Amino acid sequence: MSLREKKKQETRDRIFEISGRLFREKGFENTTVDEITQEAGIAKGTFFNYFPTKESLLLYFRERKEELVFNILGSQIATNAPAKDKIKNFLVLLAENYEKDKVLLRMLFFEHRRLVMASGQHPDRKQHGHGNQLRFISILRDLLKEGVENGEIKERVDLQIASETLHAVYFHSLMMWMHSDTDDSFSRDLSAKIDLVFEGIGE
Amino acid sequence: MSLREKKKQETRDRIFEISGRLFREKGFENTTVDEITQEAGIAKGTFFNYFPTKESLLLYFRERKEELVFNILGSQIATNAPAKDKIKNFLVLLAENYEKDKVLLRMLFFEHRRLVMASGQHPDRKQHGHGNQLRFISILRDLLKEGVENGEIKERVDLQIASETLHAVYFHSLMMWMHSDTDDSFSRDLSAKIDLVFEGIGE
DNA sequence: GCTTAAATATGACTATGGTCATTAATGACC
DNA sequence: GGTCATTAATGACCATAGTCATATTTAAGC
Repeated sequence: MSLREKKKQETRDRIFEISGRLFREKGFENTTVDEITQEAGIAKGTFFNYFPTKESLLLYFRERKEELVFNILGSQIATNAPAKDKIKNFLVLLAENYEKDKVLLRMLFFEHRRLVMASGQHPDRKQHGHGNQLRFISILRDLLKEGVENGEIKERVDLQIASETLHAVYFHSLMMWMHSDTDDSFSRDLSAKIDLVFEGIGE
Repeated sequence: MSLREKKKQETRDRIFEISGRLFREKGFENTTVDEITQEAGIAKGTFFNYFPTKESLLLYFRERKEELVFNILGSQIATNAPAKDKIKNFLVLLAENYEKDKVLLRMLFFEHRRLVMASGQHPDRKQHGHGNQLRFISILRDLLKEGVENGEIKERVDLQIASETLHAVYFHSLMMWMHSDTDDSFSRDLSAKIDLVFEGIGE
């Protein structure tokens, strides 16, 4: 890595680190770009060489977070457990990972909208935000397919619909948890709902 | 209604109408408050006497929309149909109502988050945004309870969990539909997922 | 119909996210 | 180790959401 690249990475990390701290301390809205650049010892314009908007910092935070999750993921999926357990483990793993950083996650959730909109303009950025959800759904579908092959899951179930339903349950639990002010875990709530999707509610 | 109140209502309606048109024409971000007030023939400050932020216009739009929906709702729920049909009708009704105004709904969806945050500061505004979701869930729970009494739904099902799961499915379908650029209806997608929740996927 | 307090409207002003033409640093090449 | 094209840093500048002290309008009491 050249001096140039090294410095660049350092600056990016520096901005990221400092803004993360400030966001946690004072909230997203109450932290100004001027403040961030001042603490980082760079000019304001430099900030925007690294991140196109203030909000994109949150996206970057999420990318980093999801990178971590996908890395842990491999080991979980490779086991020999029943499909249902794997699915539960998968979703609960995601849940737990988010539970670790509720403050920043909330900001991400409540602010990421403009990014989605903005990236909608740029074709090559369209994946961001929604793209990883599709990735999650795709993993769920693979796990469900295993379940069908193992005879754990009805053959006639439409796997796309089913995986989306599971993702819906996951996402909804996450949302409810973020809106709540209590420090309750949402893994348990999620777990109950997954059971329900497996068993069905009809008599 | 006094002259004062009448004028006030007129101004509020005028702002609302004009901004709705502009948002649809040019998008939310590309419409400035200056433009709105200019077209409405009022001073900039006046705008903020009626709506605390530009984004709160979207909240107001939603309140109006949901008022409508809740009004239609009563008739649907009072019928003698099976609980499952009622639930489907309820959610599909919501879905169809939103389908009518995808453009503004998308803006609402992508912009409303900050409102939730902002209103989180003010205790008496905390309900906005999240509150109606709880209302939806509550209606679903009542319908499910009927279903249990009619023997359509397993007795041992936790109604809170079940109603939240149905709401999750509804919300998720809505989200996927909003992210998609196609003009597909999401009522059908939703319908399939409700069936799935009733039947369960486990063998 | 005058007076006056309360409600409402106003627009100059502020704060802040984001732009861009200019300047400085880097490293490939000779 | 000097030259120069490429890349990155800079900060004055702009656009726009939102504020607030002041001016205007309303309507109640007399």
